[in-house]
Amino acid sequence: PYPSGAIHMGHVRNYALGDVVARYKRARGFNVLHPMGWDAFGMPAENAAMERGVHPKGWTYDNIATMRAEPKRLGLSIDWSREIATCDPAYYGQQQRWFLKLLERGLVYRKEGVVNWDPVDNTVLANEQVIDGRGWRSGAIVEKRKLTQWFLRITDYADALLEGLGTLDRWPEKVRLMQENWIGRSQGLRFRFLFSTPAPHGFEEGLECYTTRPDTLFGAAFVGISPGHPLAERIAAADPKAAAFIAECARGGASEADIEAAPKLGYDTGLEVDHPFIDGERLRVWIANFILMDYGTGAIFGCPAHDQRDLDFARKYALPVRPVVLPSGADPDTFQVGHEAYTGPGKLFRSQFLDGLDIETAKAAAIGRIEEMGLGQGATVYRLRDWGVSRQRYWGCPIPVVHCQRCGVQHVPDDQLPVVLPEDVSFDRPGNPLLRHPTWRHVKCPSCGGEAERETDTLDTFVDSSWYFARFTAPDAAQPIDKAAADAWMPVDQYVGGIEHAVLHLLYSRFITRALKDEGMLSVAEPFAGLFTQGMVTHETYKVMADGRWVSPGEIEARDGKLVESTSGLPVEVGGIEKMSKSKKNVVAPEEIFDAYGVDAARLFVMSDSPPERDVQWTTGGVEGAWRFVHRVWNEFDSQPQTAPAKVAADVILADAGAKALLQATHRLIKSVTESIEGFRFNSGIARLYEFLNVLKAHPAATASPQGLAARHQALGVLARLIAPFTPHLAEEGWERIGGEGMVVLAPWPDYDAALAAEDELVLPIQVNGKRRGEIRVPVGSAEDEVKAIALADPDVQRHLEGLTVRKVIVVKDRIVNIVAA
RNA sequence: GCCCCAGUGGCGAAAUGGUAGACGCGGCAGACUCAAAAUCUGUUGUUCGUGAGGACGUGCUGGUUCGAGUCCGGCCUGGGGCACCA
Repeated sequence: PYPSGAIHMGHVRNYALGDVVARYKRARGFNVLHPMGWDAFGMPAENAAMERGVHPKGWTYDNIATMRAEPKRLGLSIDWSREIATCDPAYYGQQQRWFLKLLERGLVYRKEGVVNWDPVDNTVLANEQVIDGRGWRSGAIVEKRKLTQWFLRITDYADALLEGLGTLDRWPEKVRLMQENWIGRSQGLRFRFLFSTPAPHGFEEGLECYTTRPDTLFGAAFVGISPGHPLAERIAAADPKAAAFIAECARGGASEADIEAAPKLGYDTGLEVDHPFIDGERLRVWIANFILMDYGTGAIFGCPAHDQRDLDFARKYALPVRPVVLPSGADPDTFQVGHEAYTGPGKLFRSQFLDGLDIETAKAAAIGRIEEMGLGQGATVYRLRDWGVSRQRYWGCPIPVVHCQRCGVQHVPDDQLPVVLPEDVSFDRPGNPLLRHPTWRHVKCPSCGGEAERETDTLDTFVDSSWYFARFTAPDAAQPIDKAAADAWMPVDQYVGGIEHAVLHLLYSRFITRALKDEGMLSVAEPFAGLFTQGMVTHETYKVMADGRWVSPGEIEARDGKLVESTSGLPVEVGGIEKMSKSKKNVVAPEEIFDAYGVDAARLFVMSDSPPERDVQWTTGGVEGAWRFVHRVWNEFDSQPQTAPAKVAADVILADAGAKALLQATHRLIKSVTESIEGFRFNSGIARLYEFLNVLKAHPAATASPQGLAARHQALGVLARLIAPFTPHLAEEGWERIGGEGMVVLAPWPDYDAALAAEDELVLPIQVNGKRRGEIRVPVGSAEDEVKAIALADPDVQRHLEGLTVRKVIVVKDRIVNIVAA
C-alpha cells in the first residue's frame, strides 16, 4: 500500500482475500511467501511537506509506523522479516543499480519531446497516467509541454508483452484484453509518395505514410499530414497562412468532448504527390487537424469511401469519394457512399490488379507491389509509447547520472551508489527542491573529474513498484536481486489487486521483469502467474437535502422513520452506492469497525456478501450478520463439554444415525469449502459454513450419546480448520477450546472421506413435459428401470398423466426424471 | 464510434444444460421480558384458492433441447475499457 497514514476498507478486503489464499495454501503444506511493503515515494508526502511544514521522510515513516499496526491487528499472516519501503536507500539504491544496467543496454534514453504536464503536481506524467485528459492523481487537466525527459524503451518489448499475454491463463480475460488494446498492434504498409511538384527540402525521397488499408489505395483522394509533421513546419516557415492554421490546431481543447466535437479542418499546401499505381494521377497534400504526429508516420493517404474521418474531410473540402470495395450483392455501377464510410467486407473493384480480390488478399497484393517498386514495405505499428519516467519532484528515486559539459551523460560509478536524497531541502516554493539545493547537485564528473551536475529528475514511482516482488525474495541482498532466491520463489503465484492497474503497474511490471530477465537478473519472463482483480468496497451516500452537503454514515440517524442529520435534524436523502471516498463522505473507518465488531467479523463480511471480483456494498446489517455468525460459532464450541469425549470407534459412530448424518454433513462441508477456496468463490464457501452451523445447531441428538459427542467433536475440529482462513482468531480460540493439538494455523487442511461426503439417498424431482410434478426418494445409483417404475407409479405424477400417453421417459441418473407425454 | 462485461425476490446474492431463489440482510409472527433491546424459533418470489393444489416467474424477443437463468441469434438497459491510432 501507499503509506497515506490510514488503511481503508478496500485494503481490508484486498488483504483479507490474499490472506485466505496464504493460510489455505500453508495448511495444504505449501511454502508461502506472503510479504508486505510500502510504496512510499510520491506526491502526497511532498504535499504534506508544503501544507504542514513536515519533512516528507518523517511524514512517510510516521505513517508507515501507524499503518503497520493495522495488518497486524487484522491477523494477516505476513512475514514481517521481509518488510521493505521503497523510500529506503537500501531499496532505491538497488533500483539505481539495475537502472544503470538498463541504461547500458540501451533501454533507457533521454530525448526532447512533447510530454504530459500536470500543472497541479508540477510534474510530467506518462501516457498511462493520463486518464480522460487529466492527471491520474491530481485530476488536473494535463497540458502539453516540450521537455527533455528520460524514457524507458517499453516499445522494444511491445511484441513480447503482447505475445506473453497468451501465456497468462490465470489472468482475467478483461485485463489481458485491456493490455492488448493498450499495446495496440496493427499490421499495415509503410511507404513513400514521390512528389510530383518540386520536393521540399529534406523530402527529396518522398513523403512517408502508414496505412492499415493498402487495399484501398485506388480510392485515395488526398494525402494528409499532421500539423506537427516536419513537412508542415517547413511549409509554415515560408507560408504565414499555413503557420496560422497550425497554431489554430494547437489551440483546440484537450478534453475528449472538445476533440469529438472538433470539425475536420485542413489546409491545402498546394503540393502534390504521384499516385503509386495510377500513371499521371496526382494527390494533393493537406495539413489536417485530425492526424496525429505520434502514431505511424504522422502522414496518411485519405480514402474517403472507406474511412469515416477521411469522408468527413472530403465532404467538407469537396474531394472525390470513390468506393473501391464492393459489398456482396451491391451493384458496381450504382454503389455509392453517402454520409457513412463503408468499412465492411467485400471485393475490390475499380482497382486494376486488385479487382475481384477480397480485402485481405488485396492488402497483401498491394503491399507486394509497393515492395517491388521499392517504395516501402509491410510494417507493424504499435499504439504503445515509450514510458516517460522523469519526474521533477523531490520525493522519488534519484536518477543516478551526472551531466558533464565535456563528457555528456555519465553513470554514477557503482561504488558511489546509492545516490541518496539530501534531507535538508525546503518546500516553501513550488518546483523541484533538488534543483534549488545549494550543494547536492554539484559534483565532479566521474570521467574527467571536472565540474558537473547531478540529474535532478527523480523516477516515476511506478518504477519502484515494478520489481518489488523480486526484491521480496531476498530483501537484504547486496545486489538488486538474489537470483537463487528469485528462482526459488518467482513467479508470484497469486497476485490480488484492483483493476485500476491493468495498464499501469501490471504492464510496467511485466516490462521490467522481461528487461531484467534479458539482463540475466531474473529467470522468469512474467512476474505474476495468477492475477485476481477484486472488486471495491462501496457504501450508500447521504446528502442533506437543504444544502446538498454530503454527510457521513456516522452523522445521520433515523427519526420518525426518516433519515436526518443528527446535529441539525435536517432531512437527508440517500444517494447512489459508490466507492468509499472522502469526498462523498461515505467512508467507514476500519478501526471503528474492528473496535465494534472485531476483526474477524470485518474480514468475514467483506468476503461473504459478494463474489470477490465484484464490488461489495458495506452495510451495517451485513457486518452485524457476520458478527452474529462469529458469536454463534463460538457458542457451538463453548457448549461442547470441557472434557474431551471418550474415544469411540468409527464404526460405532456410524451406527448412530444422528452422528452419521453430522459426519456426512461435515465431510460434504470440507469438499465444498475446499472447492470454493480453490475457485476463488469465497462467498459461496462462507455460505456453506453458515449452512453447516445451522446443521450443527439442529442436531440435539448429537450430544445425547458418546457417539454423538464424538461426532460433534470431530465436526468442530473440522469447522475450526475450515474457518481459519476467514476468521483466524475465532478459529484459534475454538480449536483451543476443544483441545486441538497446537495451533490451528499450523494444523493441516482436513481431507474429506469421499464415501461419507456422498449421499445415500436422493430426492429426485419428476417432471411431466418439463414441469415439476412430484418427487421420489431413491437410493443413490438406482438403476434407470427401477427409477422409471417408481416415478410412473407416483400418485402425483399419475394425476398429471391422466388422459395422456407416455411417449418417452428420460432418466438422468441421480438427477431428474422427465416424462414426455401427449 | 469500436471492444468487453453484467441484467435473477424488498436488498446483497446462489444455482457441472436437470427441483430457480441456497446463505445473509430486511420484513412478518411467536417465545423470553413488567416493557424494550439483544437472543432464540417459525415464516417470507408474485398471484388464484379456506385448503389440498394450481398458474406465472431469472431484462425483451426468437431458436436449439425431453428440459434453458445457463447454449445460439436479434434487441433493450446499466457498467467498464479504448478512442480523430489511418
